[in-house]
Amino acid sequence: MVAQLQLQLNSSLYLRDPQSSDLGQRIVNQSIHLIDEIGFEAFNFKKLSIRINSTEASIYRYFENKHRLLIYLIAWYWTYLEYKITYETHNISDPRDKLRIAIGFITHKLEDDDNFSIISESVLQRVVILESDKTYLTKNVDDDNKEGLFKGYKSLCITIARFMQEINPDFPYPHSLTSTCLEAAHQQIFFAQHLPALTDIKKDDDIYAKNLDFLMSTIFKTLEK
Amino acid sequence: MVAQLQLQLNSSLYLRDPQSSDLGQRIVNQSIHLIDEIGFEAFNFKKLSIRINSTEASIYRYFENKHRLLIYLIAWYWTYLEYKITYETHNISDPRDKLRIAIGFITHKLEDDDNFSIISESVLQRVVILESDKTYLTKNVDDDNKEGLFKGYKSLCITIARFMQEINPDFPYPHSLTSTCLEAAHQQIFFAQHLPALTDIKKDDDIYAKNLDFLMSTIFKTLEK
DNA sequence: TTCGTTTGATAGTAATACTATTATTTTGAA
DNA sequence: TTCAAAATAATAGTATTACTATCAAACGAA
Repeated sequence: MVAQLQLQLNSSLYLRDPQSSDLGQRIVNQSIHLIDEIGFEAFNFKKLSIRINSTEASIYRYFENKHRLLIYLIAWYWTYLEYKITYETHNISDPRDKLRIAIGFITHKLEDDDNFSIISESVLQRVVILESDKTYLTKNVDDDNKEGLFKGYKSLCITIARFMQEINPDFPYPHSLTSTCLEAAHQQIFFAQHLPALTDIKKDDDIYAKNLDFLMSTIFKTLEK
Repeated sequence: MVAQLQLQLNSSLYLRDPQSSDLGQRIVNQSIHLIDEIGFEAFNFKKLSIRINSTEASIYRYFENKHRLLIYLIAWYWTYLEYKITYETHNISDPRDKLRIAIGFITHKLEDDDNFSIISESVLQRVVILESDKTYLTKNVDDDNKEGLFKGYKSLCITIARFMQEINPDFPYPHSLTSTCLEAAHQQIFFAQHLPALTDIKKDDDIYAKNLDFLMSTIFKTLEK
């Protein structure tokens, strides 16, 4: 029995903490797979309940609705990424190295990590690529933001922007550049797979390596004085 | 009676051409306003039919479903933008000037243009900012793409990428940089208004001017040899 | 053993995303 | 001007969705 690291997520993200019970873990775990398979629009609690041998009503005790569940999953991902980046840059002093490590994680294809084994990171990453923007592109964004639902994303953005500020304190757009590249990191993978006219990363390439190269050069050139 | 320029859109975008009838024009026109007011998720053909004093069934004769209608509206926007950019760069020879003009249009806040008065461009631009990504972030993206529904966006991207290639033929990522910045142009406005931690553009600024400055400097620095 | 909590089973409702049918109005071509 | 075709309106209906409510069963700790 190996100790599992549990990410501490904002309690507004759920009605009951899904990490605290077997049913909750099945909800989170299987929702990732189901959304990955059929997409968020076709996904609903009825289908999920059948998949986990439970009922709609039981799922509703954990999450207000499917949109909240999606926000939870995406928040988990950003919190996980920030944990990894913070951990790996912890004892690095050169801010350029820290930024390189961060960009590496942002563009890296995830493999399943047994220390966090409740969640399949590799599948979750596919869900993030297709669905993450839908968490905030709503008329409800201001209320959701007030509740702290986007804390994970904002915190990651601020962390990386800080690396940029260390490299060039005069650069006026560290947060804008970071959010732009966080979004681009997913968009470019999606475009390479589905809308190749929108990218120079070709399907036959190692798309993750190319993406890293694109973002690395864009960021470091833009940061130059 | 002033001649109105009509944009020619891919006929896969609709069942009947909404530009060809009064009802069709009311559908397009009022759907923009309704989506702007209540958001795409809450928007439906029932509500729209009430607003235009028609019926659901009539609207279904123009568009297969609300997702297709959204794709139509967004395609109109990209086609309109490309028309403007192509027109304004037509007799310019310096590719840097052409690129500057293009970035200017991408980041410019639209005002209603009487030559295209069927559609309220200023309202449509708000819809684009909030809803455009939803057109392709679906499991159906490959089929929709095969039908040519994203031709407008791709064409605009290719046009701007060509300016970049003229400036620096060795730059390996003109399409990636263009799509990244097309997306960022809207994201940064949205973040400034709703998620300020993700941007350096502040609400009190002239957010459109700041956005222009951010993208202009990012693009030209990244293009440098 | 019992009390409280969690889950399951079942039922029900308003709204959504359509489809189908028929009636009425508009139109434009002979 | 007429008249047939096309477009629109009116109405109804269906399966699914996104919930809410109620009650019973199981389960676990004191």
